Amino acid sequence: MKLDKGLMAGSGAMLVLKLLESGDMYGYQMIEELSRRSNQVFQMQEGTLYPILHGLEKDKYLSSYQQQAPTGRMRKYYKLTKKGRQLLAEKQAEWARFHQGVQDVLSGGADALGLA
Amino acid sequence: MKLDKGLMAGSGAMLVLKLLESGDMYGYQMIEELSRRSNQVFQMQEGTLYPILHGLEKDKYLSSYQQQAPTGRMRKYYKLTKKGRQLLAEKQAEWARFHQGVQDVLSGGADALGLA
DNA sequence: ATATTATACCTAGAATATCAAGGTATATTT
DNA sequence: AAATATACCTTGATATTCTAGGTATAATAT
Repeated sequence: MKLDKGLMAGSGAMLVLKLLESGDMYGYQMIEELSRRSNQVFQMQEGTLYPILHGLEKDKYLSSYQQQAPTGRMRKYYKLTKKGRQLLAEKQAEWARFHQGVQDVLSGGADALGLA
Repeated sequence: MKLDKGLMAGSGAMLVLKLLESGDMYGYQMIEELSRRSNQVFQMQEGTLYPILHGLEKDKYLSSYQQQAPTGRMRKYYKLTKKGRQLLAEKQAEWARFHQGVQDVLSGGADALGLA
C-alpha cells in the first residue's frame, strides 16, 4: 500500500472478501478494483494479495474456478462461499469496534463529551 | 488487544502519542488510560507497549524522566517532544486516509452513491 | 519482425508489529 | 506470611505485508 505497511495489516482479508461480495473476481482485477473503490488509497501488491487468496481458499472462505477471458487468456476467478460471507460479517463487525475505539481515543476519550 | 492482532498493527504508536498529548504518563498508566478512553476496546499488552515507548524515545519523539509516586515507588514518565507532536499529526492524517479508504470499500466503492 | 509493455499468475525472503510468557522488584492487601 | 496489584523489562513465536524476483501470454510500439 502507499500507506504505512502496518496500518493495512489485518484489513487485507476483509477488503478482499468485501470485493467478492459484489461478484466473482480474479486476482489482478481485485487489485484494480480495490484501488478504484478506495480512490487510489489502496494499491495492494500481488505479493500481498495472492497469499491472502490462497489462505482464504484453503480455509473454505473462497472457492475458485478457471475461466477464459475474451482475449483467450485463462483467469482464476474467486467466489465467496457461505462461510466466507460469515467471515466478512465478523470482520466488518470487528472493524467497526476497532474503528470506534480509535475514534474515541483520537477524540480525547470516550467520555470527552460528557458521556462518562 | 482483544481484537484481532493484525488490526492493531500500525496504530499502536499513534495511540500512545495521542495519550501523551494530554499530559505526561508512565507506561502502566497508559495501558489503563487507553482502555478507559476506548471503552475497554484496547487492552494493550506490556510486551507491545514498552517496545513502542523505547522506540519512540530512541528516535526522539518522546523524552522520559523518573518521578517518585506518592506510594514511594519510582515511575518512568514519558513526555511528548515537538518532534513527537509532529509525528502524531502525520499519523492522524494517515489514519484518516486509511479509514476513509476502508469506509469507501465497505460502502461498496467511493462512487457507490453516484460520485463517479 | 521485434521489442516492449500490460496482463495474469505465483513464491521466497526480509521487515515489522503484536502477543504470550516469562522475569524482577516494590507496595498493598488479606 | 502469602497473595495480589503495581511497575518495569525482554525473548521468542506468530502474523502480515512488501520487495523482488520468476513464468507466461496478449497487445502495442518500433
